[in-house]
Amino acid sequence: MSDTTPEMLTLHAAFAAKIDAVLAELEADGALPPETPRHNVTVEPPRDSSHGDLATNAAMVLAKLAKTNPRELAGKIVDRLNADPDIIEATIAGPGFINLRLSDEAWLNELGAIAQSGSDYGKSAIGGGSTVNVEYVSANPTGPMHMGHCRGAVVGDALASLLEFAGHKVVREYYVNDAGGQVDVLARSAHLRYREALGDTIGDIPEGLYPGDYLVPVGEHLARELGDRFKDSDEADWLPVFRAESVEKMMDLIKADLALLGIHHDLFSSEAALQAAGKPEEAEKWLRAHDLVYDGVLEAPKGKAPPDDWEPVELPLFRSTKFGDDQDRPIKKSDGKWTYFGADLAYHMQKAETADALIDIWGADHSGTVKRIKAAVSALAEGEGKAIPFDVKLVQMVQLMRDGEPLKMSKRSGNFITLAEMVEEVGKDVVRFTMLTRKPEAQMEFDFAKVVEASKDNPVFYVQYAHARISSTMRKGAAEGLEPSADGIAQLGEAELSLVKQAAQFPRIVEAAAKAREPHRIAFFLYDLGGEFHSYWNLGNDKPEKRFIVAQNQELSRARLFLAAQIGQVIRNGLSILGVEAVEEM
RNA sequence: GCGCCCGUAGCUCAGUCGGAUAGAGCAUCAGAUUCCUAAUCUGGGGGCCACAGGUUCGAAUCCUGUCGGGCGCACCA
Repeated sequence: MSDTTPEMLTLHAAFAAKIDAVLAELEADGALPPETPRHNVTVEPPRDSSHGDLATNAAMVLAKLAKTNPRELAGKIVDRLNADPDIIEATIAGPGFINLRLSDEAWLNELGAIAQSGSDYGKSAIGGGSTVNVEYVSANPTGPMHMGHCRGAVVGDALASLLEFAGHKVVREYYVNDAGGQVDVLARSAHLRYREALGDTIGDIPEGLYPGDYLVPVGEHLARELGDRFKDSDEADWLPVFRAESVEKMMDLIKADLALLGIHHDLFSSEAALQAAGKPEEAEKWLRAHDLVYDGVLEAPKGKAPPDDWEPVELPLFRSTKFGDDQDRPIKKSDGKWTYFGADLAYHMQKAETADALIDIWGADHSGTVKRIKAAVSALAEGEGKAIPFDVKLVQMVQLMRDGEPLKMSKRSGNFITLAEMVEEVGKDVVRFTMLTRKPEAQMEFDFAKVVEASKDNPVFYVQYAHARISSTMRKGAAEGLEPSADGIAQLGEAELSLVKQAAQFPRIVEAAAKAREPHRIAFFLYDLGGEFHSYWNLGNDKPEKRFIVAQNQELSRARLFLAAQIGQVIRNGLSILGVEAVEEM
């Protein structure tokens, strides 16, 4: 490859550009109409590698526009591609696929690109510097994180990193629901613990309050801070103080839990502060002016018996039925306070003010509320002259297992597993990687016994072990005075080449994953790359001449070490997106 | 009853904007191996992509319907 410009294109980008250039030539010749749309044209490795290194469907997609049949158009494209020295062969196959076989040199040069870019290899500019706000976790500040929060936390965090890697600015945001009724419950529970700390006997925790031990230190803290002046006073006196104090303590707890998973948000937004600033009123005013909020009576729930205390009341309702929802949704409660939804739509407007796109990561148990919030946001955003892309990604439930048996969890019985316990038992990397080796919209099982197995059945172990093997090889090379070098790279053969080809997919995978907003694709890529590496490594079991360091040939050893170093780099880059450590040894 | 998600090998799961003969690991079967390049290796068998229609050069992928599983369904959050 003759490409030695500083802004080195990755291999796939370079060849996609070559094909694009050919299409431009055909436009100039009149074989294609001017400004032929290219969005359907793909350039990707064929499923079957015997077909070649890259394949494009350009001829099939564009044949109609060219007023010809796919194979004939393919012929014109192939003729031009065959003139390129980096393309050994361009052939037409099947209905009109164009298969390209690239020179070994073109592939091997990608190793140089990896070395040159280092930890930047695979980064993309498709984000164009636009700001994406990713809101994830947003667990209620009423207790420690438990397992149910885990998947959304990991997926949201990896997605944020992925988008950064793909050229977006990212804001990682946590919405603190510190304004609702459950915070009163928290405050009352904390008050009980406060009295306990001051020597009162509290007995069993009354029904409806939080029984967890985690409130004991909060009560002790409050007793130290406040003395006994709220011990016997009216609830109205102490409630605001206890709310604020206990929410703060719960957020400390939650942040510590998240840190165990390597998760750190940029921004914590308070619902109470939002309301104090009058944001929901602003939103309501605009919605009423556009007849999207009206005072009406809620319908009784359909399809099941209404609750005992059901009674029709008039409330301000958002016209979400206009957007496909089952019924209109209240933005205020009968006590005059904002509903969660009423505050949430104002909150999304607030986020939209500083971002170009919004993403929410929610648990599947909130699926019923997606329509109303999407409707409200698009109505409000357009009203303010700023339509904003808004995605709600639902993360499905995780079924916890131990040795193939489902673990029953219920808050009522107190039998639930906290995030901290889980991380302590299996480790951060295992939790993160396992949560990411499944597409988020499918339910998954998490078996405590299986995920810690140190064997090839376990994807986390498999990928980390590949990196550890590379590290140990590099150490061994260094001990023998062998520095990695690209000089002898031409000596690398078929087996090494297929490893390079796998690693060279990374930039493509990053872009595809970022566009689809699916971080799990990175995890699967790493698993495949690790597999490719291990099978290459295994060649050395029987054939010492296939090992990275071969006594007889220093130049080959140095070239193979160069290869190993670049594979290690790609694994590190991928793992960094997932927030999983690339270990040096195991 | 309604809404959202899922259904791919015996099991757990991938499957690129619709692309060529649908993949991986486990399990199974047949070989190899006791080796610090250690926490196995090589190869084989195994599929009505839940089912039925539709869209088109082409469908696991898109549309409609049916069945099965999960989640949710008054002012909670």
